[in-house]
Amino acid sequence: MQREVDTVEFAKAIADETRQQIMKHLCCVWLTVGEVVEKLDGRVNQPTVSHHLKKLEDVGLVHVRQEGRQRFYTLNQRRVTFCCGKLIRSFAPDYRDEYGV
Amino acid sequence: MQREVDTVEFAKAIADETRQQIMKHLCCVWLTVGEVVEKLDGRVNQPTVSHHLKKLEDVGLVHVRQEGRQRFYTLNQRRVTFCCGKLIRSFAPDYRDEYGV
DNA sequence: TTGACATATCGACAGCGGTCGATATAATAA
DNA sequence: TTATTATATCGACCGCTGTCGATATGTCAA
Repeated sequence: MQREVDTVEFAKAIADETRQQIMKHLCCVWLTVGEVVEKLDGRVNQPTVSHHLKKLEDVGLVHVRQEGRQRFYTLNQRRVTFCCGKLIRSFAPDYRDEYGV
Repeated sequence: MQREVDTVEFAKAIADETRQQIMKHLCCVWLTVGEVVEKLDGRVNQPTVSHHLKKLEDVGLVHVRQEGRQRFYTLNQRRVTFCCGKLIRSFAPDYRDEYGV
């Protein structure tokens, strides 16, 4: 069962270039915080990445798994579709059937 | 043909409570700026509403039509679905077929 | 042309949020 | 225990943006 979605919170969560890059890197793969930092290639440092991951986690956009002293993150694709579905239901009702949301 | 979509810009555009309220009011109906102000019931004033409408217009989320000295706005539902489609393609590829985006 | 009305633009202010360096916390290894 | 590694948290800074009042622009009527 999905937690209730606030479309404003969802939009705020993804309304940042760095966070969307992180989401791309976490799509279909589990990465540690350190690996995400590497992927971003020096654009931001570790505390900043942790900060962004927390924001994504707060709105349920990532899954987290602890293993030893590392934390693995991956994108919650289901939640993305769920939130996008709510956006379409809210702001594109004429297209609702077309997308089955 | 749709203008190219930057998912970050789209997210920023809808990442505001007031703007989402405006979008709701403009869904399936044409309203003047003054009517939008009324719908928001004193929460914000006319210049602020104009400011938000411009932001929405800049990313193609509203259609505008001038008539006399009034400007009518309505939500561009097609663009909403288009942007949400791109979000799903980018961040939920495993669900892409399911939603036909 | 003048006046009234509808909307857009401007300048200023304040709060939010992205970023950083420094440090705390937590887990493992020696 | 102590040291090391991985991540989270803290405090500060700064740019961005939502909001406002004032004013400009533009359109119509008289």
